[in-house]
Amino acid sequence: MQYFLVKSEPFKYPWSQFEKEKSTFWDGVRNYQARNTLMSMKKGDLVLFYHSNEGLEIVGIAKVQKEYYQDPTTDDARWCVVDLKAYKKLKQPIPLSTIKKDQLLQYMPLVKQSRLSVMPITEEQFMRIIDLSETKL
DNA sequence: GCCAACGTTGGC
DNA sequence: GCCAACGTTGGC
Repeated sequence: MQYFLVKSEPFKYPWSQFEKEKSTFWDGVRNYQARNTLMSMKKGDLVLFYHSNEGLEIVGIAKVQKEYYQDPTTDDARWCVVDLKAYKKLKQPIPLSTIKKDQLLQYMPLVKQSRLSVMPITEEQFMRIIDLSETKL
């Protein structure tokens, strides 16, 4: 089992819409590092859903439903998407300010690599967030 | 609006 | 292959 974090601007695609649609293909990744991370996702892996720009907090958990395939929004063979399905909303969202203060979480790429929209995180980091959010998996 | 932290482009 | 200049994201 691997763990990841993806960012979305609520303006474009908020968690509430994701929950309503139940699942979505995660498109728009145009960065090699993020693309490579997408390609390493396996079915069943858990993915944290972060709201950037507005909200600035981790709001929910998604599950990888389908592994990577050609991005249907472009003919460019370099880019791909994965299917994510909404798994669980966090009982308490985890704000960036908390992440920055936390001994474990401050080392997530989220904090320093602002341009990265898809990133791997460790099991310890994932579990810490679940813990802090008082959510049951 | 500013700045940090990248990624990208292109000249050499 | 190096590096300067520029572009982008996103927090503040």
